[in-house]
Formats: sequence, C-alpha cells, structure tokens
Amino acid sequence: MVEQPVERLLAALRAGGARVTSARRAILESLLTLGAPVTAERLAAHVHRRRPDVHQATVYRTLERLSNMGLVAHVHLGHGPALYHLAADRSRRLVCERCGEVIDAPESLFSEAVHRVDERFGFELRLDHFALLGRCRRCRIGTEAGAPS
Amino acid sequence: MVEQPVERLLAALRAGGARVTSARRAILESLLTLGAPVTAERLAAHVHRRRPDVHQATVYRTLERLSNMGLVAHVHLGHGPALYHLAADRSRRLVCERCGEVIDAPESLFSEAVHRVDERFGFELRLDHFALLGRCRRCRIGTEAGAPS
DNA sequence: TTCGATGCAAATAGTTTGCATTCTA
DNA sequence: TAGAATGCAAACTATTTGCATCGAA
Repeated sequence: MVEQPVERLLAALRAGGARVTSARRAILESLLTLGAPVTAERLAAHVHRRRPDVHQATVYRTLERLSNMGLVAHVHLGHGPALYHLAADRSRRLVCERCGEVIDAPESLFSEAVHRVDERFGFELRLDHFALLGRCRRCRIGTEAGAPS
Repeated sequence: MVEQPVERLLAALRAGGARVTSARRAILESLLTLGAPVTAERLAAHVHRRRPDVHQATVYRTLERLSNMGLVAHVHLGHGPALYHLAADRSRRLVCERCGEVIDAPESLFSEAVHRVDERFGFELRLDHFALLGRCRRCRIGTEAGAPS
C-alpha cells in the first residue's frame, strides 16, 4: 500500500550473498506495492506492467531465493496456487474455502496449541507455511453440505 | 492393516445415491488395506495390482465422490500430492517438512485455538483439510537454516 | 433402460529445469 | 571476468475433463 523500504530488502539480499538485479528490484517493489499475499502469477503480471521483459520463471526463482533467505514466505491454499508475502508479516491467514475471503489472525491465537504440540510430540509446528482453511461467517450459514476441494 | 468393513462403506455409498461398482469396491478395499494416508498415485498403484483395468482417473473421480459424501478426506502437503484417508479418522497429521515423518495428533490439542478463532472472527477453522507442517524432534536439532518448500 | 460410472486420451494449472546468454560484484 | 541470474522453451507433476461406452439399479 504505502511506499516501503525496498532498499532494506535489497540490502538483506546482498548481505545474504545474493546479487541485486533490476529484475529482483522490480519484483520486490511489486510485492511491497501489492502489500498483500499474492500468487506468483499476479505478482508477475504486476511486474510485467513496468518490466515486460521479466519472465515468470524469474519471478518463481526469485521468490524461491527470497524464501530460502527468509525474506518472504508462502502459504498453500490447496488446489489453487501458493500465496507469497513478506516474511515480516507474522499474522496467520484464515482462508474461507468457499468464497476465498482472507482474514488476518494474530499468531497468539495459536500459541497455546503450538506449545501443546511441542510438549507432547517434540514437534515444532509452523503454521505460517499453510493457509488455515475453514468457513467464514457468511459461508458457514446455510451451507451444510457439499464441501469443495 | 486388518480386514475392515468394506461393506459398511459400500452401503454408505449406496445410501448416498451413488452406485456400487467393482472399481469402487477395489479402491475402498485398497484404501482400507493400506490403512494410512496415501497419495492418489499410491492408491491407484495398489488397486492396479489386482485390477489393472482401473484407471487413475477413476481413482481420482472416486476419491472426489467419496470426499463429497464425507467418507474420505484429504490433506495437502504443499508441493507434493494430496494424502487421502478415511474420514472416520479424527486425528490431525503433523508432517515434518524436512524428513516427511507423519505424526498423528489428537484433535483435542487444537480445540481451544479453534474455539478462539470462532469467537474472534466467526471463522470455522477446519484443520483436517491441511497437513500441519513443522519440524519433528529429530529434524529441528542442528538445522537452523534452509527451510525447504 | 436410463443415467451414473468408466476408460482413455488429451487438456489443464502451477511450477521447475536445461541451456545459452547477460550482467553483477 | 567468474559465476550468479536471466529469458526462453520445454519438461514435469498432480489433477481434471470430454466423449464414447458400459453397467448398476
């Protein structure tokens, strides 16, 4: 939404041993401008408007690189494409499997469950990796049958 | 593992208005025999051993039908294929994103979080739809960097 | 005897990869 | 100027679909 420190991200890239290219700059600018979790395709389309030469494959490769460096993260929605967002974003995404609405829920709602799983199984739950699916307020009313996907 | 009431599942199918075919019988028998969450491919391979004529597409269509009827459910592991299992199984799967180990955790561990999400957002969380990713006891030791997928 | 189910092949969606070329550090 | 990053096309994986045929109810 608002202009953000692209330079900080680029510096982090460089610090991590990666190279700062114009394609990566454009991709990060778009990611910041869009401001919300986006599919690789939507991100690529946005980048394309200014830089038609930047290929989809580069977007994927850049997102992978950024993921490995911990700068961006992605969640899977099941059948659809993954959603990418800046890793600084600590909220959990509740996604309605019916209408697609995305709700940002604070991490803290799940901290107890995460703790219990750790205690019981020694398993470190990472809820940021996947979307948390379910039904939003509107969709759970009057729709008992026929769960998709 | 052990022999199970295939007939009960077939009866449920019939009761739901679906037809009982030899392909569906074979698929359900395999699903019961395998006894654990399986990919469509692995299930199809198992079915193939006895019934080489049953096509992959039929396995997918049958799984979809069974899902719609609530008899089976599936979880997504991210990049890989979905895992299908009998819906009667109420446990949640913790999947190590590093070594792939699958841990069955009781639903109850998450009931509080589910409740809180409901209270706060009116959102009905369905944790059975996705695998819960993280790191198992072994893998979280000595591996701080480089989270895959 | 009528639709639902199937087999087959082909299409599709999303993502990855090989390779020659380009550009950053 | 070495090696990382890119563009492009092609491969790939998981899944879906169109269509003619078959078979359960």
